[in-house]
Formats: sequence, structure tokens, C-alpha cells
Amino acid sequence: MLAIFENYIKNQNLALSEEEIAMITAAAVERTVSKKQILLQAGEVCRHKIFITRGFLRTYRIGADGTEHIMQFSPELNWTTDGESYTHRTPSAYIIEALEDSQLMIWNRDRFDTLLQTIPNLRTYSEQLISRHLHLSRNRLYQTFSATPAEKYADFLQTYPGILSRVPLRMVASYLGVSLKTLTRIRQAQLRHPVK
Amino acid sequence: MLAIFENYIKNQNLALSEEEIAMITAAAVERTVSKKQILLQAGEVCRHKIFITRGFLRTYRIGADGTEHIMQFSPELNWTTDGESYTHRTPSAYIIEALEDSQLMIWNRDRFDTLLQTIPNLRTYSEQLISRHLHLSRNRLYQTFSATPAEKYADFLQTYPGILSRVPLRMVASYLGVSLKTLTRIRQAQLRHPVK
DNA sequence: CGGTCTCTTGACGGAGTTCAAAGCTAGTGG
DNA sequence: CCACTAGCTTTGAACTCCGTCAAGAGACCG
Repeated sequence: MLAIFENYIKNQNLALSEEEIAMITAAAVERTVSKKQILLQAGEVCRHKIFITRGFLRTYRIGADGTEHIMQFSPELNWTTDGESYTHRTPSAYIIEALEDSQLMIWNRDRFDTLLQTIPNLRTYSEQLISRHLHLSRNRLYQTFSATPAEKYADFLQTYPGILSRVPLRMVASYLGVSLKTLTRIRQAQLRHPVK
Repeated sequence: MLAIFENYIKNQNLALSEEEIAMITAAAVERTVSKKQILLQAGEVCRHKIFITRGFLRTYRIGADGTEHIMQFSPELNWTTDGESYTHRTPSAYIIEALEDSQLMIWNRDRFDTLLQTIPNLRTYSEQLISRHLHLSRNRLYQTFSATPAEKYADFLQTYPGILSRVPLRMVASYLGVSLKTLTRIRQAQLRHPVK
């Protein structure tokens, strides 16, 4: 697991020294979770940054009517947390759950803050990550407004290739903001008109 | 204008010294724009950070079918830019336009970068702004999925009190991702059933 | 005052939702 | 390792809310 993380970090071209990477790694706790396990419960304060070395998480929220809305899929080699709850120590509205048995690296806030202060390039990296998430979030919002369900589905397949075999369709529907029924229809239509 | 900005900055409790504030202010260019003037054209690289001292901007995007989708309203005492285009020097997908005659403070990238390196607290502030935007973006996405048009409209009124007199309804509709027709219907319903 | 932009309203149509049932799949426990 | 169950996916029927189209009345600006 550690090797996976270190390898990932090196490939990000962050100009981090071997020592710094070792420090970052050393500050983490490794954890194995099984499918359906909850990493952050709604109402709880999010105290961790999580990196997924193997497996698959999702972040979702439950609406007033009880409907689940999936805000994020986090496959291996991705970071996740609830930034808002994390930085302001406020109760989170989100639930983070494992969709597969997963292996994680977890940093608590104190330790991560120390790292950020010690390693300037890590701070820069952290900023980049947030910017990227903001960009992704805005794009998704735009897509929600402008694209048809079929286009959303097509985009989804491009963005997350190979994900279909790992996630139930109803969750894809939830992520896209369409009903399961509609998603099924789209897929049937594509079978009849094999786009390519 | 400068006074407005300085006053705003002081009220943010950023632990900036008078000197630092003066530096930040000095690095800006003041600019007056009239209604309908474009500050960032689609396809252009966004080279500025903008603070609105008076007036009102919007950021929108034009879909494949020619429809406008408003991503952000920026009233006075707010920052705006296209962060993605700004940091990566890539063509922007967005258009930033004045909805009213406005007064702005504008920093170009070189100058602002220098400020960020010189003034640590400004960098922290900048990070906070991005985090806040991410949070807002995610909330809006969630609302788009979970709320009815009527709820979206009600939320909008709470979030932007007094905005209705400054923005045409069709733009509110665009921002909310509903048709103008639907928005009108909602408003009529509320006239008949005065909620409170 | 003429023209443009904005808002309302009506009629109509349709894409997507909800509800429900049934077949299928995969995971679990005995 | 099989049987059983719980969850997943598909499908059909009915509905409804929302969007498109179109027309007309105001309001605002030059």
C-alpha cells in the first residue's frame, strides 16, 4: 500500500524529496475497510484526509425525502474528505462509504497540518487539488444544466472508464441525477443503435 | 473605490497589516465598466482577478445549442475570475459580463503572484476563498439534484436578498436551471398562496 | 415615441418520473 | 457447495410536471 502511494506521489511531479515523501507516508495510518463500511457518518465532523490505494469509495448525501444523492465516486489513487467539515470542524452533511473492500491511507488533521507547514510543496499540491475539485464541480454543474441524460451517461463512461462493472446502475443514476428507469432506457437505445 | 475595498478587507479579519493592505491595493488597477460590457470573452485566457467594489457581474457559459447558462452572480464586495483559465493559462469557457455599470479592482497574474509570495496571510485568504467556492458549488449541485424548482427559487431569494430588482427574471431562471415559464408559474402560485 | 427587451399567459406535447411486478444475479449461511 | 434470499435490473402502464412555441402587454431606453 505504501508503495502504491509513494509511486503515485512521485508521478505527480511535485518536486518532493525522498525525505519529504517519507515524512508524508510516515504520518499516515493505514486502514483496511470492507464493503459497505462507513468512513464518515452524516452529522459527524470529518477529521481525516483519505487517500485510496485500493478499492472504491463514494460520497453521498441523503435528501429530506430520504433519497440518496451521490456527489462523488473515489476510485483508487484518489483523495477524498469533506473539506468543509474538515476545515471548519462542523458536522458533515455527507456520508463516505466503501463500495468495495478498500485499502486506505488516513491522515488526521493535526498531523496533516504539520506536514503542510513543513513541506511547502505539499501545500501547493493541496491547493492544486482543491482547485481541480472546484473545476470538476463546476463542470458537473454545467453539464447538469446543459446536457441530456444520454449525453451525461456518455460523458460518465468517458470520465470513469470501466466503472460500470464496479458500481450498480442505480448509483450511476443517482450520480447523474436521473431516475434508474431513464438510465435503463438510454442503455437500451444504445444497444439498438450501436454508436460505434 | 479604494476605500470600499480596504474597508472590506479589514472586515475579513485576515490579520493583514496596514502596510500589506496598502501593497495589495497599490497593485490593483481600477476600472469602470458599463452595463453589458464584457470582461472575459469565451476562448480568451483569463489574466485577472477581479474584485467588485460597486455594481454587478455575471459569469455564464453558452451551450452547444446556444443557450446561456449562468454559473455565478457576482455582486459588489465579491471576487471573481475563471480560476481554471487563470492558473493554467488555457482558453476560458466562460464569459464574464457586467449586468450594471460597475467599478472594479483588477490584479493581473504577475502582480498578484508577487503579492501572494510576499504576504503569507493573503495566500491563506486566497485558499479560503477557493474552498468556499468549492463548498458553494457542491451545495448548488446538491440542490440541483434534490430540490424542486419552487424550493430552488425560495433558496435563491434567501441567498441573494434584494437581487430580484437588479436581475431580469430570465437570468434567475437560467441560474436555477429552469425555464422562464416555470419560474413565472412558481411566482404566480406564491402570489395566490402568500407563504407568509 | 419607436423599438427592444422583459414578463405573463395559454395551449400543447413529451421526456422523464413514479409505481409496481417480475426476472435475474450475486452474496451468504447452513 | 448448494439453496435461498436480498438486492439489482428491466419492463410496462399511467401520469405529471416542465419545456417549447407563440402571442400579447408592459416597461425601459435611446
